[in-house]
Amino acid sequence: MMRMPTVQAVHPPNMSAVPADQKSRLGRPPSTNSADTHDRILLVARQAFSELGYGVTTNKDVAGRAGITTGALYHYFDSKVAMYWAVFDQVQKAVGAHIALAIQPFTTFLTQVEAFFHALTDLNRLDPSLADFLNAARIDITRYEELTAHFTDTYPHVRRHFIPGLVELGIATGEIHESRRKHMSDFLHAFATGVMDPSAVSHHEHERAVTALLELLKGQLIHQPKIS
Amino acid sequence: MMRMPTVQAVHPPNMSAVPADQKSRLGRPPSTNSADTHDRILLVARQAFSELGYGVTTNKDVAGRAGITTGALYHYFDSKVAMYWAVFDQVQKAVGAHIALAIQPFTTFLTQVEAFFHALTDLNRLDPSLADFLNAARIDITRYEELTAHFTDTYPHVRRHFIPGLVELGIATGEIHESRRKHMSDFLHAFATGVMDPSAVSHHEHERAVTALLELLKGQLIHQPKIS
Amino acid sequence: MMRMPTVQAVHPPNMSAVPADQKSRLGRPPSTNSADTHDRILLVARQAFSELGYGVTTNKDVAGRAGITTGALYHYFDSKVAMYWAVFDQVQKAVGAHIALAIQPFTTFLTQVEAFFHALTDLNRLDPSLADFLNAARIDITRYEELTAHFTDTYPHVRRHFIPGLVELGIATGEIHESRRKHMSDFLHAFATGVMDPSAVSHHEHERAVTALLELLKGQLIHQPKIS
Amino acid sequence: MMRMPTVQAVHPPNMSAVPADQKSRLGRPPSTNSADTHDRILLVARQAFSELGYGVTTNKDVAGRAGITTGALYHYFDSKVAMYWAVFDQVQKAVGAHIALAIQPFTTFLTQVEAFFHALTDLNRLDPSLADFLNAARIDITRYEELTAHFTDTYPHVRRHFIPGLVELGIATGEIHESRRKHMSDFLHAFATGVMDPSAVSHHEHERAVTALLELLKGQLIHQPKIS
DNA sequence: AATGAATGAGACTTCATTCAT
DNA sequence: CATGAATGAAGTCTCATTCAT
Repeated sequence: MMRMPTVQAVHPPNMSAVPADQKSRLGRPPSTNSADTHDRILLVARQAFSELGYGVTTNKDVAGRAGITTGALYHYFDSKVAMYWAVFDQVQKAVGAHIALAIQPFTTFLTQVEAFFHALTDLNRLDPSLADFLNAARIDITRYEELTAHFTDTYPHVRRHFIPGLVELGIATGEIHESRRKHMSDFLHAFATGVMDPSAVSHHEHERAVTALLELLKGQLIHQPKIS
Repeated sequence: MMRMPTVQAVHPPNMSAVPADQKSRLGRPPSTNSADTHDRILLVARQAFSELGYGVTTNKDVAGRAGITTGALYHYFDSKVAMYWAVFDQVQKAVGAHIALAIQPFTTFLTQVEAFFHALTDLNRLDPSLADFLNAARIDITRYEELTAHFTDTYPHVRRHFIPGLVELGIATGEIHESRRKHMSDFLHAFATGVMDPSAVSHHEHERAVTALLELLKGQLIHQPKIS
Repeated sequence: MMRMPTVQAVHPPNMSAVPADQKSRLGRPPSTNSADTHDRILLVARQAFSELGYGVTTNKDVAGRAGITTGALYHYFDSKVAMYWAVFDQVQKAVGAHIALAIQPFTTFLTQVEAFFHALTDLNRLDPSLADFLNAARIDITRYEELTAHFTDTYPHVRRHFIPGLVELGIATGEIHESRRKHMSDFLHAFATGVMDPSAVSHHEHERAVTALLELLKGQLIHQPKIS
Repeated sequence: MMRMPTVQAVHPPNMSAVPADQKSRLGRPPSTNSADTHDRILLVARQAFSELGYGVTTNKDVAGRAGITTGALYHYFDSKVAMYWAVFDQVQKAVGAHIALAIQPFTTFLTQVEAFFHALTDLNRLDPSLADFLNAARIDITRYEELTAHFTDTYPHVRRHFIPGLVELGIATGEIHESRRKHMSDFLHAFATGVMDPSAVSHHEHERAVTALLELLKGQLIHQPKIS
C-alpha cells in the first residue's frame, strides 16, 4: 500500500487550545491576533457544522468553541451563512488539493482509483471533520434555502470533479470500454458517496470496503458458480 | 431484468387533498374520518421529513400539508418526536417487507444481489419519499438528541439487516470465499448507502450504477491491461 | 368537647366511584343518569379546584376524573367559569349551613367561638376539599379576572359572615367591651383564616391551635412574669 | 409602640421607569446598566408573582413591566422557574433579616411576640409585595410541579423558622408552661398565617388584630361572664 | 347525552442579528 | 477587537371551546 501526502495547514499549528479561563495576563501580550481568531473560528465552525449540521449548529455553539461571543463572530463574517460558505470553500480546496496530489503520480485507471480511495480514507482518518463536513454539506445544502441559493450551480462536488477524470483515463488506457463510461462513473460515484458516509463508522470498514472494490475491479473477488 | 412486487397501500388511495382554503369554522368539520387524517399526516410528514429533515420541518409545515392546524396534530401524536417515530416505523416496515419479498425467490448470491438492488431502485422510483426518508433519518438520528435517545440501540437499519444475509448465502454457494465475508459486506453496504443517496438524483444514474455493479461482480466490466 | 352535626348530602350518596374501565354491561341498565353526572362533575371539580386552583385545573382534568370527555362538560355548564361558580355556590351553602347549625345551640361568645372553630376543624377532617376549596377560592378569585368579575361584590365570605355575629353576641353578654368590637373581629378573622390554611397540614395542628385559642380567651395560657 | 428598623434597598432607588413606548431599535439600547435591569426584573417579577401567582404571570407580563421583551428575560434567567427562584431567595432573605433584626433587642416572649408581629405588619405596609409574594408562594409551591421540585425540602418558611424560637424563649422565661409548647406554636403559626393573608386588605385590620392578640396574651381582652 | 376532531389564541423558549460601549 | 444587552420572529406545545355525528 502506498503512502499519501497528508493534509496540512488546515489546523492552525499554534492553536494552543485557548485556555478560556486563565486570568494570568502577566508578562505576555494579550495577543488577540485577528488572523488567529479568524482561523480558529473557521476550524471550530467546521467541526460544529460537521457534527450537528447547519441547522442545529448555533452561533453560540461556534462562538463558545472559539472562546468568543456571538457578537464577535460578526466582525469576521457577515452572517451565519457567510461563515458557512467560508468553511465550505476552505474544506473544498483542502480536500481537492489533497486528492489531486494523491492521484497525480499514477497513470492507469486501476492505480488511480486505488490512490483516490486511499486518499479518501486517509482523509477520514487524519481529520474526520473534513470528510464529515462535506457529507453534512451534501445534505444541508439541499435543506436550507440560504445555502441552496448560493451553491446551486457553483458547487464543484469533489467526487463529481475527480471521477470523470478517472474514467476518461480508463477509457484512454483501454481498461474501460467506451460504452461503459457513464456506468462506471455512476458506480464509482455511488461507492464513493457510500464509503465516506459517517454511518460507516470505523476506519476498518472503510479499508475493507475499498479493498473489496479493488479486488472486484481486478476480477478476483467473485467465483462464478459452476452451473449458473 | 425481473419485475419486483411493488409497495402498495402506503398512500391512502382516497387521499382527497382537503381543500385547505375553505373558510374553516370552529368545531368538528363535517365528514371527517379520523383514520384518513391520521394516515394523511403520516404521509405528508414523511415527505416533509424527507425533504427538509427533522430539524427544518416544522409542525406548521406538516399541518399545512395535511390541511389542518398545528394543534390538531396533537390529537394524533403526543409530540413532534412521536410523530417522527410513527413515520419511521411505518417506513421501516414497508421497506423491509418490500425487500424481503423481492429477494425471497432467488437462491444465489448474484441473483439475490441483483434483486436487492433492483428493489431499492424500484422503491426510489415508485415513492422517493420512502428511501429519502431513511436517508434523511440516518443523519437526523445522529443530530438530534430526541431522536438518538429513542433509536440508540433499536434501530434496525434496513441495509444492516439484509446485506449479511446475502453474503452468507454467497459463502454457502461458494460464490464468495469465507475470508472475504466482511470485505464483501462492507463493500455492499457502502455501495447501497451511496446508491440510495439523494445526491444521485436521477433514476438513470441509479440503474446504471447497479448495472455496473452487476457486471463487475460477473467480471465483465474491467479489461485487465495486457501489461500491468 | 362537644359533638358537631356533620356535613351531609354533599357527596351524592350513590356516587359509586364510577368504575371507569368496567366493560360488563350485562343485565344492568346503562344508567347514564344526567343528574348523577352533574353531581359527579361538581364533586370532582371541587376536588380538582381545591388541589390545583382554577388556573391549573384543566377541563380535561375534570372530565377525566368524572369519566367523561371535555365536550360533555359543556352539556352541564356553559363554560369553565360557570362550572367554577356552580361548585362555589354548592360549597358556600354547605359550609354555611354546617356552621350555622353548629353554633346555633350556644348562647355565649366563648361557647359559640368554641363551637365555630370545632365546626371548622371538623369540616376539614370530614371533607378537606370543602375547606381547601374555599381557601383556594380566596386566592383564585383575586387572580383571575373571570372570577373577580362575578364575585366582586357578591362574595359572602363564610368567615366575614359569621364572625361579626359572634362578636356582637360577646358584646351583648358583656364578654367583650364595646370598644373592642373591631379588634376582636379582626383577630378572629385572622386566626380563622390561618387555621384553615392548607399549609397547616395535620389535623392535630388544627386542634392544638384551637385549644390554645380557647385557653387564651379564658386567660389560662399565659403566666405573667413576676417582674415585667 | 416601638419603631422597627425598616427594610431598605429592595427597590432600586433610581428605577427610572424606562419609557417603554419609545421606538426601540435593534441592538443594545443606549446607556443600559445590566445590574439595573436585573434588579428591575426582580422587582417587577415579585410584584407580578404576588398579584397573579406563578401560573397566571406570563413572561410577557414581567417583561412588559420591566420595559423589555420576553427574549431579554433569558439573558438574566434561564427560565421562568429560575426567575421565580431568584425572586424567592431575595424575598426570603430580606424578610428574614428584617424580622431577625426586629426581635433581637427583646428578651421576653411577650415583647418578642409584639416585635415579631409589628415587624410583619410594618413589612406589609412598607412593601406589600414582600408579604404578598410569600403568601402567594405558599400556595403556588404546592400547585406547580416545577416549584415543588425545587423547594420540596429546602423551603425555610419564615414563620416556621421564627415561631419556635419565640416559644422556647417563653418557656425559658416561665411565661409559657412546657406542656403548652406545641399548642402555642401552632396557635401563633395560624395567627401569623392569617394576619398576613392578603384577604385582610387594610393596614388597620392588621394592626387591630395584632393589638387584640397582645391584649389577649396579657389577659386583658376577655371578661369572664359572672356566671358561666 | 356524549364523543372526539378541530380551531385559534397564547404560553415558554430559542436564536440570528444589531448595536452602544 | 470584543462584549453583552436587547429585539423580533419563529417553533413546540397546551387549552378552552365548538360542533358534526
